[in-house]
Amino acid sequence: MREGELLPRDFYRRHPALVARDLLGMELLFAGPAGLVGGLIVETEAYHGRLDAASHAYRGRTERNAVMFGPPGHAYIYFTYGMHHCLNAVTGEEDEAAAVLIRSLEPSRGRDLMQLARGRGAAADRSPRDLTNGPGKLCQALGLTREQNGLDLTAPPLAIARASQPSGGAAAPVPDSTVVVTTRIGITRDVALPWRFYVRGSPFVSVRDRRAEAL
DNA sequence: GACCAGATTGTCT
DNA sequence: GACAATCTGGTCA
Repeated sequence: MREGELLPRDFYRRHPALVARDLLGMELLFAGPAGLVGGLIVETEAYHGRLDAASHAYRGRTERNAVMFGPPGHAYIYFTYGMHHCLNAVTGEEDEAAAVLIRSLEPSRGRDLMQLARGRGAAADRSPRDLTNGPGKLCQALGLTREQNGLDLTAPPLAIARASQPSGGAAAPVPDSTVVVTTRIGITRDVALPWRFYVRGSPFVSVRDRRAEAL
């Protein structure tokens, strides 16, 4: 993890929709107990704190969502549906309680470790795209739990960096023409807001929206 | 491919 | 007591 490439705190100190869009193509890295794992971010969703009925922070601060009310650039990891964890990056100004849910990754580091973490079960032949194409799946693959809740994303062991090309240089940002903007998934309030972003054509996206892609 | 039911427990009302 | 920013495995086409 080369620290010079890590995204600075000011990157996160913006509207969650802007951060969500700009996180596409960035590399999420976690130096866990088993080794370094990570992937390129290909799908995100923005949640705008107290202004957004779909946000965990809509009804104010609780023990669970406390990290959202802290400074930007930290990881908010919560447990849901009795079995899944989800990873967010806190954005905006402190106390704004905005966040970006990381929904899908394209595995880039430690594929074997992620394969192990995801387990086999009936899917002994689990394809690479099944490893991290969903918020619960990517947390399981990376080994993220509430233990990592609150970690600073601008420094190891859990961080987001500008992706580098295999040759070593910085990868080009994802152009607007390659970004699909659509509505969020799995929520029941404020469902119409166009705050989900994903990389057009990526097989690692959890759910495609053909109608939005046609626009 | 689309759709559906069931799993399972922390959190909040 | 209800619900949840989900996933899996099943059915049917």
